[in-house]
Amino acid sequence: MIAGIDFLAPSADVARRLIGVVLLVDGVGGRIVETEAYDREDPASHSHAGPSVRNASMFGPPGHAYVYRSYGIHWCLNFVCREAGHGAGVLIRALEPLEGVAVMRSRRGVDDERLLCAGPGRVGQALGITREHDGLRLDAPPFELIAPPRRVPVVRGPRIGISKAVDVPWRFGLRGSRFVSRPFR
DNA sequence: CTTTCGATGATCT
DNA sequence: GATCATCGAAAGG
Repeated sequence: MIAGIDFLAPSADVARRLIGVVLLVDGVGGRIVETEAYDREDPASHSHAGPSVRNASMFGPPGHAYVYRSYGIHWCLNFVCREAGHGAGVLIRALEPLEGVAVMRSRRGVDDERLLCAGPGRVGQALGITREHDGLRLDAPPFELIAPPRRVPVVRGPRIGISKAVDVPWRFGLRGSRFVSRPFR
């Protein structure tokens, strides 16, 4: 259990429960307001075709990070779920900035707080995520996860930016948050 | 508000 | 050679 979440659970359960959790990397970050679940049996998942060099962390132990390079430009952060070897994870898609806002502004080169962490590539840039973070455990520095004090209202819908399994409703968000990458319907 | 397109590099066929 | 769990700028309504 990390921040009250059992990472052995199916990725959709973990994705839903991560909404409202505060994520910090070296003390910088905010509240998770948008996630997406991926699984081995899921054609849209990096793990679908089995283990490879890139997705090795996804087949590692749960409660660790899986970091990949997106479109040759961005670093995207995932949390590994299920038992080691299964190949499931949750993509962190957006945060509500809380800690180290000035640092995130400077890393992003953007003023608008709303655009600091609204999207997986932006989250990676704002938190300073790189290949170095791939495979690291989430319950030790530089990572810190803090459970929300109360239950939080969650909305769900289809995932973004994929071409397979486009109707699977495995995108989760904090209801009413203005910090999501795109509105929920 | 919407759509389109280029950047950029690892991965896979 | 094609595809990509993206972003930002540009152009059009």
